Amino acid sequence: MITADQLAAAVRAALADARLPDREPELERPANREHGDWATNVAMQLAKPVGAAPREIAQRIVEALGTPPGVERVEIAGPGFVNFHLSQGALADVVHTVIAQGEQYGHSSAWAGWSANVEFVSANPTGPLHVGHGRQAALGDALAAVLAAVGWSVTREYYFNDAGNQMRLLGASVRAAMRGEAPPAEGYQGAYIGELAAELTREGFDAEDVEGVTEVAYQRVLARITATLARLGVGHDVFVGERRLHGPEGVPAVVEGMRTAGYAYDADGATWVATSELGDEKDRVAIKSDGQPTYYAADCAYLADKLARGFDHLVYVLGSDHHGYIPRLKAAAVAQGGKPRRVEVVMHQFVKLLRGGQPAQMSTRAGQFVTLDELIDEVGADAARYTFLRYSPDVAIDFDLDAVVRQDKDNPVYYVQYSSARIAGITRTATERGVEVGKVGEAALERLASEHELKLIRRLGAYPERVAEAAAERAPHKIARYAEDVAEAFHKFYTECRVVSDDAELTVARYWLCRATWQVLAGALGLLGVTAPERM
RNA sequence: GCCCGCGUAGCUCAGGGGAUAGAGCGACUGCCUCCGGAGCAGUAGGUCGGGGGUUCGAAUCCUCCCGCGGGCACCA
Repeated sequence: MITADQLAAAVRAALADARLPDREPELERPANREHGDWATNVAMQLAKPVGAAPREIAQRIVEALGTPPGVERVEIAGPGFVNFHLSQGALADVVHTVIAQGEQYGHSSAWAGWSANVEFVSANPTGPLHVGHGRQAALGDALAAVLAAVGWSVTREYYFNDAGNQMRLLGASVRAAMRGEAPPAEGYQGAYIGELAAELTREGFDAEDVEGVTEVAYQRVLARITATLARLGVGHDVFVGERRLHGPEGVPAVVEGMRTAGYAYDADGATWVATSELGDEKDRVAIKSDGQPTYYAADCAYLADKLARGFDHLVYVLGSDHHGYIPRLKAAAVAQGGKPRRVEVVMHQFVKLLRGGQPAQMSTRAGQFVTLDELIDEVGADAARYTFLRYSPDVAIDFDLDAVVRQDKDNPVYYVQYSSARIAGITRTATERGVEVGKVGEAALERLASEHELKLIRRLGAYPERVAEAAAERAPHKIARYAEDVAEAFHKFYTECRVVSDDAELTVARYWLCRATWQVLAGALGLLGVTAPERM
């Protein structure tokens, strides 16, 4: 399979042969198929330095270039583009490559040897996950998968608060419910509090044992959270509770370390970190004047903990409400001798939850929210995940519950999944009719020559670069959009080209094209954590 | 006030220096002797929020303005 890199190298060599200035040529996929499979704009970029018309330069490049292997023809078009049309043989080879590489197709080892810690969700165990958490769960998990696909060694991590005020409030809220009292000020009051209280009472817990109640309560809530995540297909490799950061090796040592490095100082009875010297708006308190560490201190200790575990890269998936946290997080890394670039924040906007066009509240404390479990109950895990992942992290998703429920079959996820089910149907038909498919290497793939077949093959051939792009840009939604493109090309192919026919040779060739399509769809959906069903 | 994100078809959103700006939904018109019609083909629908600027070329980059969302703790 000819790659963009190979074409770029050929063009670069042509530049030298034509005695033109050296330059790394940009290869792009033209939007219009008539403009070929790849195009480069080097001629236009060289027009000024060379002092010649773009098309004239293009002519010199093309003459020096000849016809590279796998390319059918090279042409000059428009203002000076050099367009490459791949040969049919090179395209047919895509099918072979996909089948041969199987699940590995599209993956690469570009980042092999690099390790990344991807922290996401990290909701404190004070209540059930709501819809907003669902987006982060899907995004973090898919991002981890996409990074792994290009070679990263990825650890999915969840950080939670198992100490401090929120735990106290949770315990106090459950205790109050056990005693039939109103929840404390600022306490939690969702239905789950009552359920938890009833559960603990039934199991014989003593409401007066505040510590015991708190401990069990948070563990039960956390268990419920992980169960919800599991329904979405999300599983973390490592869970870190804040408590473990407060040992002597934790916050105190880290704060002292920063002091030694000259980034921590005492003032007004508190200990501060000089984050303003490291890009933050102002300095932050680490140890309060009452001697208690702040949440930021724990964050610093946690960061130290991650660094000590040897990760090359620390990815924090955070909601946009945490964007102010980015500078102090990077500052913490530098204050501990790390590089700010090792800390990367992937920020996402929130899910605007609507019900019948009306905004729905999502306050954990007030207890009036739509839980992630309820959402999954209504639309299913696949549709929920796909809907979260279809959009750029930068846009706020308008998630109208009524609409999504009603959307049902119109949800794009079904469009993609339907193509998977159709392929499975074709496979079943082929088997039932006793088609001898043999091996892909023996198939007459050159028979795949119609417009729709070639379009589908071109889409399949673009998968590796789309995966690389999604990983580099931390943009899993590009995989979803790509899957929709493949599904579209497949549906059109399906409509125009009958697979199982009297033409045995063509049947086999198309069969393998279908299998290759399924492989790519399953791979793309797999990265998103969505199933590629055989029936639906 | 300062910081971040967004503003593209009626709605929800892709595209984020290149060649006629795309998809789904919604509207309208067609397509089931044949592997799954959750599909396909077609029609209608756009000052890419607005003004300046950079460039051979701007929806894309810079800048100012307008609008929407979020954030600016010795809270967690």
